[in-house]
Amino acid sequence: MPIQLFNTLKRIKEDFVPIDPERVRMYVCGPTVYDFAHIGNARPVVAFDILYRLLRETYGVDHVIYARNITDVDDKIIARAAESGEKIGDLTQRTELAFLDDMGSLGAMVPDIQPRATEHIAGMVTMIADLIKSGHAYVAEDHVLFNVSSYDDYGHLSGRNRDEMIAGARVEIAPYKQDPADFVLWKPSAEDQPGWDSPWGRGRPGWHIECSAMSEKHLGRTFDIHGGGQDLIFPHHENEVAQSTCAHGGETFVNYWLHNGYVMVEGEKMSKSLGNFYTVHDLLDEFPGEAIRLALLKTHYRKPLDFTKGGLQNAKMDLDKLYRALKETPAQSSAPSNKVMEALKDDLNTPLAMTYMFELAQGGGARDQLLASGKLLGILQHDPEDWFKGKASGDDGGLSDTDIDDLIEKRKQARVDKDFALSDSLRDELQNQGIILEDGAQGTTWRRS
RNA sequence: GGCGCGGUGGCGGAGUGGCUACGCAGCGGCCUGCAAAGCCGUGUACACCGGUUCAACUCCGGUCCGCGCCUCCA
Repeated sequence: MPIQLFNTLKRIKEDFVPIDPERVRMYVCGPTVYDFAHIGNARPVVAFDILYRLLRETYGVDHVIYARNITDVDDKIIARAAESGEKIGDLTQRTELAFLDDMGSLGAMVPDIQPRATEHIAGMVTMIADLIKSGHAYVAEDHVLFNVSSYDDYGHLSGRNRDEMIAGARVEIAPYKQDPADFVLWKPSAEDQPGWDSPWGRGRPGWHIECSAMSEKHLGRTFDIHGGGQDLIFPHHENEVAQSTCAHGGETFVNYWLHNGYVMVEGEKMSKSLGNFYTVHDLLDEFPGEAIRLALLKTHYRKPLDFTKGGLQNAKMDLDKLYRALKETPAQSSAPSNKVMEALKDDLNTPLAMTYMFELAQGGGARDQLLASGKLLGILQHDPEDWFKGKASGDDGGLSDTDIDDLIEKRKQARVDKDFALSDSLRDELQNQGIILEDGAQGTTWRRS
């Protein structure tokens, strides 16, 4: 079966046919680096990580190029730095490192290219100049604005027409706009704001232009896949399409647009005012990154996801079950399960893929495919021993291994003496410390709960 | 108000016009000194109301509920 993907552009699932199978190219909107990534930021990272892995498996690891941008110039960054007094460069660098660190904990592979907006200003300026030259943009009061009415297909991606947009606008329209739907490509910077010299004075780019300039530079004028959160469809991606298409004389910008669904937390929508957003950084103190990853993958990427700590516990138990199977039957090197592959090829159906993972774990001869299939999903790559002892997630505080072994030894003697009261109290003591004992044929083993 | 997405058993969550996934929890059993883990068995759910059909959870229409976006806010 070919890979099928739901294309937002057409609102249908369709076969994925790359422009060049030797060079499959995808671009995903990355973070604005002013704060720790929350679970809503993590979802697209994990979802498109699955796609990246699937494409590499299908077309070969050297034939896929994955770019994810770092937005390091933005008004929120400016505002945050002003609040805290931290230098902008320090804030963005620190946040970017934290982001990579957190996403790494979630088992997300590092994209091939991670372009920073501030390192691509020249490309943006060139693109803006081209847009002005071709009549798709104009200068007004030190701003450069994109002229929406110059692009007939505006609104196609998000499925709206301009009348609707104007009717629904609830934001004050800047007086210098020729058309209320026009959006900013370049804006002036005050003395204390980051800015770059340009033909239109010292300023900084608008939000959307960076993705257009950076994708062009690294992936070309037309590429295969562009991904991001559903909330980016409008205006961000709509505007990207308009800019890039117009800057490229009408050439197609992207063939497949993919969008992941939104995230809720504990049954409520995530919002800063409710203070109910979980940062990945905080969650990692409580749960293994792999459990967070699985909690995200247990829901299909296009569906709404209610992220809960209960769900995380559950994901951890799922992993316990799979790791247990790996421990019992160490996997040989093998290809991923065909069923898991097929599930992923069907628009990244990770929940269905998990069903097959449990099937593989269910004894039988197919268990050796578990490890290779897990790799495709970005799970199960730790040593099972480390997983159960908490070493895979750095959660190995409290009792030391020797402490535990000593207590187990004591309990063993008690059991030989048939002093079950003592034996059970030792086990309870360990359990209170989060250590669960399992008496097997080969003696007693332990794991962290 | 406009556009879009979703509502499946106690929970999570796939899928299909007719043959009742899967995981967790629960219950019963085997095993165990007792547990834990494992194994076996067990649960006829698909928001509501109409319609189409021999047959709908699955198709169509409407209603209700939840959520996202509606331009400088990622």
